[in-house]
Amino acid sequence: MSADRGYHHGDLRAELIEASFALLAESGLRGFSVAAVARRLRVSSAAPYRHFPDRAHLLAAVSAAAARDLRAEVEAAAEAAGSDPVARLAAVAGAYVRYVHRTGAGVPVIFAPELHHFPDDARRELTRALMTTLLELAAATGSPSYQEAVTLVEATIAVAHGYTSLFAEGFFAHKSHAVDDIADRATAASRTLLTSAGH
Amino acid sequence: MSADRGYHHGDLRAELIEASFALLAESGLRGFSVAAVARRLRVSSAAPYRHFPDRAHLLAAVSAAAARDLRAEVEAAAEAAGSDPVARLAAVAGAYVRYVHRTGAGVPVIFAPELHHFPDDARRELTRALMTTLLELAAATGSPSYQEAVTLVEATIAVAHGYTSLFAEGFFAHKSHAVDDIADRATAASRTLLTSAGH
DNA sequence: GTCTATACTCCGATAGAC
DNA sequence: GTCTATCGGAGTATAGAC
Repeated sequence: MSADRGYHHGDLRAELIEASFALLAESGLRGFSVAAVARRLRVSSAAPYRHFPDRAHLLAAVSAAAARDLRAEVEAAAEAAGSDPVARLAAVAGAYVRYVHRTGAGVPVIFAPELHHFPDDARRELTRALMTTLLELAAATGSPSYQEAVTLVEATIAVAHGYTSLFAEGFFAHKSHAVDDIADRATAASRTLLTSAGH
Repeated sequence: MSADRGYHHGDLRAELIEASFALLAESGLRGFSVAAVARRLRVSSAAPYRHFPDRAHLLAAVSAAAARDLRAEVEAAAEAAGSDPVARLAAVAGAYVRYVHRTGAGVPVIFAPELHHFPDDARRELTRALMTTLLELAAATGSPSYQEAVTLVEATIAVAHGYTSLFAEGFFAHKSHAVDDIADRATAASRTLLTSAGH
């Protein structure tokens, strides 16, 4: 990159997305605002609107990046879990807990209702790819039907999201648990559910 | 009660708490505001401040009422589940899903971090009673230690909260599931986890 | 492409009339 | 005990200078 041109950034658009993740990780969706993201980057509150027409478009870009990155981490966790299909799907729960703790971008961001009817083909494709990856991991456990694979994915994400959400809420605070403890508990719970499902 | 005195209410304080639940059920903590509660009751935005000094005190009153009511519903669900200790604790998950769907007041409200250092003895006592009830149901499954009972309660609430939260988020929208379906799935998942815990 | 300045809305909270 | 009116703060978004 070339030298400084006053206060200007090299790629404010990318930095806005990055700073959005940092803000979400610290304050959750509740604390997210375009103004706060701008403040964090030391740019004016108007600057983001040169790159995103409104708040929803910025959130959509964050959602797309999160779907892409979470899918990559889920696949890596499944690889690291070995060849047992149940262990591979259960590893998704641990990956979810760690990813959301680090980035603040879980289901409520990636599949935010306010983005459901949002015409963004790139994002749609990335969220679809994430779901496809999850469904393939579920199908590999021996689910006889598509509907059953969906149910297994929902159970896995529900457990992971439950632990993540309570952790972020401070519900486990007394013993000052670390993320990795929570991720392991989510993984173990998920494995138990999947094992008893008969696969 | 006597006849109308202009626009006045018989018991605005109680109605504010009731309306807060309705608002939380519809819009979540995200959409909760003192102004919105006042609007819902057709009173001025200043009226609530005659009964609660600030927003936190209103939320604390909601938290206390929710802890009291959820505890009652949890106990009723455990009774209805019969005498098997695992079934009784698993029934907590279903009761949680139904209660939070109806009232919007789950862990994020009852144990809201912003109320953690709040000097309200009545509320403290009610949240403590709720936790005691849950721990007793967990201990009855044969947990040898207090710490293990805590872990079982956390697992049960995590599963219930995960399903509830994803349901509220619209994650299950495709098949337009009913609350009772989700409550049953949370109960079944909880029972599986508790069964495999060896009790 | 970023700035300053501004308009609008919503919320929390207070003052003072009735 | 509720009202009207108002202030201050934060957020979304736009206009216009540079």
